[in-house]
Amino acid sequence: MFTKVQVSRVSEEIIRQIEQAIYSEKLLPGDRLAPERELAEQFGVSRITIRDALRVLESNGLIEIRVGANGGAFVREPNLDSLSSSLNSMIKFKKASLLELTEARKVIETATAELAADRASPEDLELLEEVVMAARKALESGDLYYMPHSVNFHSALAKSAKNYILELTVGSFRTQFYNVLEKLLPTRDMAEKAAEDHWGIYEAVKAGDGKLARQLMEEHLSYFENKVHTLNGSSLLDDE
Amino acid sequence: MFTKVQVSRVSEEIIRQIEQAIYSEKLLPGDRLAPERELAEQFGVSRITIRDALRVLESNGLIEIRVGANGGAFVREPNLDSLSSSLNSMIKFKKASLLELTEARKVIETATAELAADRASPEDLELLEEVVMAARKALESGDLYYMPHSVNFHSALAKSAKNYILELTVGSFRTQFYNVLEKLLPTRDMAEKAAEDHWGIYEAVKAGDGKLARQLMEEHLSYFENKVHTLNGSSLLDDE
DNA sequence: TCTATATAATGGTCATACCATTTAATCATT
DNA sequence: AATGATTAAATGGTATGACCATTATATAGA
Repeated sequence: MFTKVQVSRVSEEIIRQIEQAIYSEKLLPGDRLAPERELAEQFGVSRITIRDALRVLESNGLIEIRVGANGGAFVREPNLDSLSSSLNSMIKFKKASLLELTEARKVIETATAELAADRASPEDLELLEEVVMAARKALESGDLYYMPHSVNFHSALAKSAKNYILELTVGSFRTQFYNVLEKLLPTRDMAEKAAEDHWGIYEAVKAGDGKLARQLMEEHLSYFENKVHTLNGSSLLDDE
Repeated sequence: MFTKVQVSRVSEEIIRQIEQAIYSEKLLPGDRLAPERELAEQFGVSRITIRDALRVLESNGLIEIRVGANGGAFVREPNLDSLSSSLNSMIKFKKASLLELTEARKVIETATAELAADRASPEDLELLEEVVMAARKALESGDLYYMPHSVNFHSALAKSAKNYILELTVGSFRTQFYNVLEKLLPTRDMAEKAAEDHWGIYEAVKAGDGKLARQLMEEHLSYFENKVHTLNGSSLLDDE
């Protein structure tokens, strides 16, 4: 019936105003806010209150604080930090398993693969090809550290699907996933298998064959799902 | 080669310790941390530093701070707040559209519907039936405010799919979605259509027919997607 | 020209004080 | 005895002022 009336903290109003300035692009990424002492004066509050606000904005990934001369609070590029860290937090809190994460990834990435086949622009395809080729070349020259190439491929694919929300979501899933998987050095086989899969998916996307792209992605991720399965992965997320 | 060594802030170490205590369940939801002044003494730092840490933990949804006698920092139940707020933030930051959100929902919820058909326990089915029945009854008695029932249904369904990560994700999508949709009072037709759809999905899940559940969910969400489409919804998310 | 040093800007932390809010206990009134 | 008002105590919120630590830049010296 009635909505709660509550603005007990001055710092909240300051957070609101700075957020607003960022969202409305009055403050752009890279811009520097005034030093704390000046902000305090401008807002007519103490430095403490300003610092409270900056702390929250920093924790939400909106600004970055640097110390020293010419330091201060800088508006960040849009980033996944807060999204992945809150996902990470939820996972630890409720002890979700790596298997759930893999399954979730499969759900979203099979969909993005299909969408990408419909929507990828010529530039997207170009980027995808570049990524896939680079990965191949690296493999041939004996580089076994395949993970960055994998990240690149899946990111480029998500981007091609033209749905920023799915891109964000799967991006933060993937971050979690790799954090864990980093402990399992990829063997040559795994890397080669991944490179082949990626190539196939790329070709399906290029051909505009959504169903095939979906199916290949499904197989690709299932392969790694099985790898995870053999590790009985449920406790892998409780690292530290 | 070497990993960055960096703990320039004392408050970060305090955050780490308190997080750790929560994740390891040494601190349980509802527990109260010592008053700021005592924590300061225990950690051997000033109150400011403690407050910095508490500010961040609060912003991450791990604790809740209440003022007054018997106030203090209380460990919260696991919650979606930080996840949805960072999603919300990203959406505003990059101005993602409501259509993207709807599409993302469709991707995940069609999958959860299918999974639910495989995995729903008898208790899950009972809850689903209860929810669907309650919604019907409310409609018959002329209650047009259908949204809470819809939330209940989709939540119960997500829970039945036994993948906490998907449940979280779609939960925070839905929050966003309803925030926007609340401005469009649901007409009688929309409510009745939704109630029928939900019933059908429930029956498919109960019958264990995953493909059917997926298809019905697809149709259900597409219907609302079209409604959104007619509103040319792209700017609806820039509310405040 | 290059390197070391001093200087200034700026966030991080501290100590102390007081205010505002909330709970609980006490007291007064009926 | 019950209820309402008053007071007291606990606790977070904010303010001041100070000093420390880090960093970039300017200055001085080799």
